[in-house]
Amino acid sequence: MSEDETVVTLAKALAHPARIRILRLLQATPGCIGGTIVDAVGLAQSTVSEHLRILKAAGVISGEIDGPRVCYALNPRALSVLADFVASLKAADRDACCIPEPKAAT
Amino acid sequence: MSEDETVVTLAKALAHPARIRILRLLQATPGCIGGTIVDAVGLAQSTVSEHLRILKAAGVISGEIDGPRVCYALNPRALSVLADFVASLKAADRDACCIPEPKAAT
DNA sequence: CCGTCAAATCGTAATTCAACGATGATCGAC
DNA sequence: GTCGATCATCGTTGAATTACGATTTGACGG
Repeated sequence: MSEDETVVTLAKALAHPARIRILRLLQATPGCIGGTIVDAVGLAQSTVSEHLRILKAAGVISGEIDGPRVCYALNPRALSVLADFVASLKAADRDACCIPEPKAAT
Repeated sequence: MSEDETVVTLAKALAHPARIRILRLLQATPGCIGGTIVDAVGLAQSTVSEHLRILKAAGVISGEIDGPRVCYALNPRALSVLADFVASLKAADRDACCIPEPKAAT
């Protein structure tokens, strides 16, 4: 997968409110949570499972079978490519020709 | 707009190969480019214009009317919220209960 | 004023995504 | 082996995205 494709995949993984909520939940929860996620995001179990699948496919989280339930955890290293891309954009802090000062989008 | 919504909006803006290419193009090009973008991404003019609209709506780029054409430029500050979110995920480098070592996604 | 060039907008078809209920698979307890 | 619990998968529906050509808008030059 090319770097651009990786960026796109990671960005897509973050491009949904439910998935952001899941990530924040995993970040805030010290231990492992299984069906707690379903309760927290307020969507159907199958829908949450699909979101978890997408996050896992992007490599952002990993799932470990732990008895009858599954333990999900953040896999922050996967986000490096996206982080680098964003950082490189920020680094290019511009010698643009026609925008003298930073301003909000039109 | 809540912070999560901002993250989602920014992530959506990055969630398409053509838009990544446009951003890289703006990053690499010192001066201003107008219709050059259309030629570079290989899509129809109206499609590129739509991508530029999405990027502008997310605040990632800004467009300045420059005579007969429009000058686009990166607006890297807009990405701060996304960058911070990603950084916070990476910082939470885990006291998870059941993943002893980082590993690739299943 | 009129033609021209660049960009945005409109209308539309095709693809992808999100959500749900129902079903299937796997594990632990009994 | 059987039951109950937890999660994944399947099939379907509705909404959002993407792409295109065609048209409109706006800015210059003749």
